[in-house]
Amino acid sequence: MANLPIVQFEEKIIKTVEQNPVVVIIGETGSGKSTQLSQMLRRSGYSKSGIIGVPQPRRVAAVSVARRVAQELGVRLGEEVGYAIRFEDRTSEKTCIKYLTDGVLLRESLANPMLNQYSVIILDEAHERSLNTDILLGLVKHLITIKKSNLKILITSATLDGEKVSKFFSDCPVLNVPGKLYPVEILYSKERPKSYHESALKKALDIHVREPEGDVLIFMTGQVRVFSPPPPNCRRIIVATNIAETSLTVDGVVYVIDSGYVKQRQYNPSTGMYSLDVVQISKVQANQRAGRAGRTRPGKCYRLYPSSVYNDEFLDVTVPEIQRCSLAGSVLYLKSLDLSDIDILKFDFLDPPSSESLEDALRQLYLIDAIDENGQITSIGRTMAELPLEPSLSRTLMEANEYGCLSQALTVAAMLSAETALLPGRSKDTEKKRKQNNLDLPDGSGWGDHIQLLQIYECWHQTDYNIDWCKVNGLQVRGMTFVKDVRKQLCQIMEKIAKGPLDVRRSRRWRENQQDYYHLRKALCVGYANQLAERMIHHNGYRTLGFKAQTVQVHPSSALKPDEEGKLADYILYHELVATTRPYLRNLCSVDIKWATPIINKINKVNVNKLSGGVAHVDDGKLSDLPKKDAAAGAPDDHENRIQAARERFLARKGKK
DNA sequence: GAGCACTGC
Repeated sequence: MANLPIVQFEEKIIKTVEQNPVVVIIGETGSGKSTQLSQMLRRSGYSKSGIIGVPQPRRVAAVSVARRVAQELGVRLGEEVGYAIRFEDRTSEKTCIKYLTDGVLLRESLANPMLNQYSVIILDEAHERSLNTDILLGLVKHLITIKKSNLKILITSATLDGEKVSKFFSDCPVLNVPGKLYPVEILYSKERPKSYHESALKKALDIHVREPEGDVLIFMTGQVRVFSPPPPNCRRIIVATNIAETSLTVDGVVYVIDSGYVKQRQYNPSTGMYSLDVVQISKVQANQRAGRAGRTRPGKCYRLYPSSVYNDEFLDVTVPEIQRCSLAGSVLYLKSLDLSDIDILKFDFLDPPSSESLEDALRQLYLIDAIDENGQITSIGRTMAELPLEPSLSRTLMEANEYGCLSQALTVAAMLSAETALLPGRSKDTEKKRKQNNLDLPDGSGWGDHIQLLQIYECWHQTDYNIDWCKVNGLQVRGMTFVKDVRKQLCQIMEKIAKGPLDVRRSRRWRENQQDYYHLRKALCVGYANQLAERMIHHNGYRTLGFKAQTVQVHPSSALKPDEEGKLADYILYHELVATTRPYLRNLCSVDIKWATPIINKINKVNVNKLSGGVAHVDDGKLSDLPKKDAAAGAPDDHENRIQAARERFLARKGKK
């Protein structure tokens, strides 16, 4: 502990914190900021007026750092020093230093938007720019500007642009703390390689033949088997994705080979489509990767690209997550905080998302009744915000509670929350195995994937949550256990917040309708109002309804089944639209046209300008004289309305057949 | 008939 560079700066740090509400601390890996800052502030008495909270982007970090600090202070974990992550709260009344995931802190702030229980918040690893960290940055700035509070904010980061954050927090001071990294020599390639796989392999063999001992870490974009594992007492060569940038540290790495690319998931707010693209990394990421070579002794980083690419093509910093994902959940969260006069479109983010992305979020929230036409949060929206789910699913739960099928909806929501963790990794072997055993698993009875997921969980339930059953059926035990935990948590939250009686047991109504899952599918339809699609007339392709219409295909893995004539359902809802080789709908459920029609009408009337919920815009003055209905509809085109009406009549007839 | 990086409430 005494060896940690940050300890020498204690006096300066404390003095700066005393004089300023916000302080930025830049410290490289090994500076000890994660473990030492909280202890310094405690020594200076900051824990007397509240808890010192240290949000982390990852669960493992929250747990391991808390453990370390408890050890250093010689106290039992969970007493003076504790941690809180989802499903696990190891804190007590004694706790004065609390490590937690930033998601947990956001949940806490719902109950206490002023964060009164905290005297200090140390936002750790801010350079990673996770969605939740960015929301917290905006939130604490808001708290500090609206309120003369004693809350102290520290923002710590390895390579974050200190000046930018300082500017964001009205020129707050920036302290630099040296790290404990050994020097890393950077070596560039002369030109871009034709094949990154070949080039990485060649470089690795080069190192192996010419360089002294030390393991090699190669950053690639996916799980590619480059070579078979070496015999013992040999140099280890590790091929990793960006998981090794943050979550995973491998001891003994002296050489890093950097492809310069990363696979990144991105969201397009105008189409509602996700895609997984291979993109160039940023300078920050490149340096983070290089740093992995200098943890134990001086190392070398081989970049498989020329220095001109690094200098001219790489972005300085990674595009923050807030600019790459759907914001419906985050916007609902901000709305639910009731921070006065917040116009979401003008909310002060460190890096604001596009107005297109915010408008997309507002539209989604409006279509599922979470906000009204003026952008005000509704009572439904308030309840939804309490649930740790994406808005489509929290809305579904609320609707399901009305229909008496909450138990089923809880299961579907929990299964979808864990979906990727359910099936084990893709290899030909497991694929074969699953195909053989899949016969035993339910198939959704033709209604689609949501229903199939429900049926699978119910089967597991009937085995009394038997672990072997999961294995036999090719389901990951960890994934299914996670589903069970999530379901329980959702159930508890619903019990706490839902108005009126809660239907978690199987009511009579549920039994009557279990054959066609009528109520469940209807509830899902309400929740997924923005993600409906109609089948095209002559084939089984679909056209999306909530967004700019797009032609899409059902993903081949779907459980949705065609009827006797080979046709798929006329109307479906989809959980996700992903572009891989083509645009695919993943996880779908057939819906009744009767449920879809009012939603489609609503979609056509959205006026996104009003939804932003800020102070009335100048233009709105003219509209205020008009009847409310017209104002909400904007300036509807009569011609279009008539076409729409005709279409609806046609669809209604079609639905009756 | 596809194919998926990483987190998190």
